[in-house]
Amino acid sequence: MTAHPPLPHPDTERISLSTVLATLGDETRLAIIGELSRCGGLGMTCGQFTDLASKTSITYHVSKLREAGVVNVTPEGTRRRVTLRRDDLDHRFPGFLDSIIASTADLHIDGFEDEPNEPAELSRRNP
Amino acid sequence: MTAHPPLPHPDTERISLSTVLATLGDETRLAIIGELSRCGGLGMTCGQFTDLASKTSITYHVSKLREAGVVNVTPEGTRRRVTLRRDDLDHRFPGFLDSIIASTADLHIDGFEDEPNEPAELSRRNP
DNA sequence: TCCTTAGTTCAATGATTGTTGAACAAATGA
DNA sequence: TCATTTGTTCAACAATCATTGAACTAAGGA
Repeated sequence: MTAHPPLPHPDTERISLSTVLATLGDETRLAIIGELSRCGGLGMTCGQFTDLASKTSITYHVSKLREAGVVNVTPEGTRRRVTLRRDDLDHRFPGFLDSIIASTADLHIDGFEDEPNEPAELSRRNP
Repeated sequence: MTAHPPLPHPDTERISLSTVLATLGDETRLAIIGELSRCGGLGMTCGQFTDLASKTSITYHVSKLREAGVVNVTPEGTRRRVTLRRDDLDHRFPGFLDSIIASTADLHIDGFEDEPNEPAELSRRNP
């Protein structure tokens, strides 16, 4: 069954540049976008970001990204599948996302260590 | 005499993406960048932004833009010449500034009216 | 059924933000 | 010299932000 109550996302045409900029002007959220850009088309779950911040903080930041129109969040069981809204952002602000991602390639968050993870195996169902 | 004490600007290599994003994630500052991008190569003075916010606020926002490495500010008499750091930003984050400017073309600030201006004659010395 | 996994909600907290107005400084022009 | 123009500094303030920990829900698996 894939019929979960959807979370609210802004329509493409309502995505605001200054809101997107303000949202990405945060190291943690920029790092989330970086990981998403390198994860393949399947997206990631919130749990895969816990190397960047605490579980509660990730909930907060992913909400911000969703409300700004940067990511799509889809409930799947107890998880949330998070994907970049690539096409929508490209349509609205051509070239913007690519330039961000290119400049983000070598960024990382240091100093956070919590709930240690095996190194981010992508799209695997269960440990 | 053109020997005024220079204001502090970050070196090109120290310009941080997340700081630039956070700085541009503000409607007023984004509007300043928009005006600068359309003003020709000579830059603008702070006084020419007073259609966007109060004098004190402009001082604050222009400082933010300077500290982030987005603009260059040069004292000229009682004025400050503000220019975009185009080359530096292009070198550091290729394609980024252009995408912002393109998406900013039709933006404007509404609702602010103060010290009404003649419509932005560029590079004129005195009324 | 019970336990685990995955994520959310909530209140509290400290930090940062953007705006205002009054007072100020410096360069210019008359 | 004196007044004007241009912009800065400062303290105050409200608003927003990011983080924390405890308690919670919901879906799956054993």
